[in-house]
Amino acid sequence: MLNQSLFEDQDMSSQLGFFAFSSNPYNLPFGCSQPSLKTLTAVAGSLAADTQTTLSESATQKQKEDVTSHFGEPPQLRSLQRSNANLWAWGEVNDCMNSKKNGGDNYLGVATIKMKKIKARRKVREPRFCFKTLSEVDVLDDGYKWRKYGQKVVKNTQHPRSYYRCTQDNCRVKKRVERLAEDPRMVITTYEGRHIHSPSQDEDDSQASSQMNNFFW
DNA sequence: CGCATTTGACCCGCGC
DNA sequence: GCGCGGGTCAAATGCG
Repeated sequence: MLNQSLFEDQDMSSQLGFFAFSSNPYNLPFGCSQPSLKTLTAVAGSLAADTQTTLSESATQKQKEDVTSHFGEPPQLRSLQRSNANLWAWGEVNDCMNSKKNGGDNYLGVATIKMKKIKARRKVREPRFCFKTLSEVDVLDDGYKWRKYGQKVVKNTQHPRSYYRCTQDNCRVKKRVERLAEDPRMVITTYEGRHIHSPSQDEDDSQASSQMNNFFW
């Protein structure tokens, strides 16, 4: 059932695993009891870098060469971890949090504060896991409660990408949900960050679900 | 009425 | 420097 997985280990500051459940009849990478936990554990033992990006026709030759060099043949999955987006650095966060404008930055208007918050937020890289699942529904029940905060049409795809945030206070875990351009039956779910709490207790969590959640977070 | 979702605007990083 | 594309915000809207 687990027939594809792609990893790239370029930046230990962030982690991303890419799992493909292309024939998973149970849909749920977290909640289902059927996927082989051993297999998942083995796969997830690897570390990968940064953002998962769909390699579209518009991808640069360099990107395609990178993929080819890393995975031998051009991957059917056509997804990769783009390392050049890994410029997020704690140093930049510090720069944002401190005043980097010498003189004249004593005044912090609302807009300025907001800007700094946004920039600081964007600079922080959280561990990421990416799942590919065969599912008719976009949002997979992983035991946590999510609030949608955005939707975006991604270039070269006919399906919009949805952005969700964990509804738990102080939990900054986010996830992106999109459908594979090449196969709309496939749902790609990317989790970013780690939950600081247990899954919602009012969900019907199976034992496997708990195991999976403990394993990932 | 409160909470979740939608959606257009905005910001930032990156490539050219 | 500029334009593009991805990610986020927040007001408007929907829904129970």
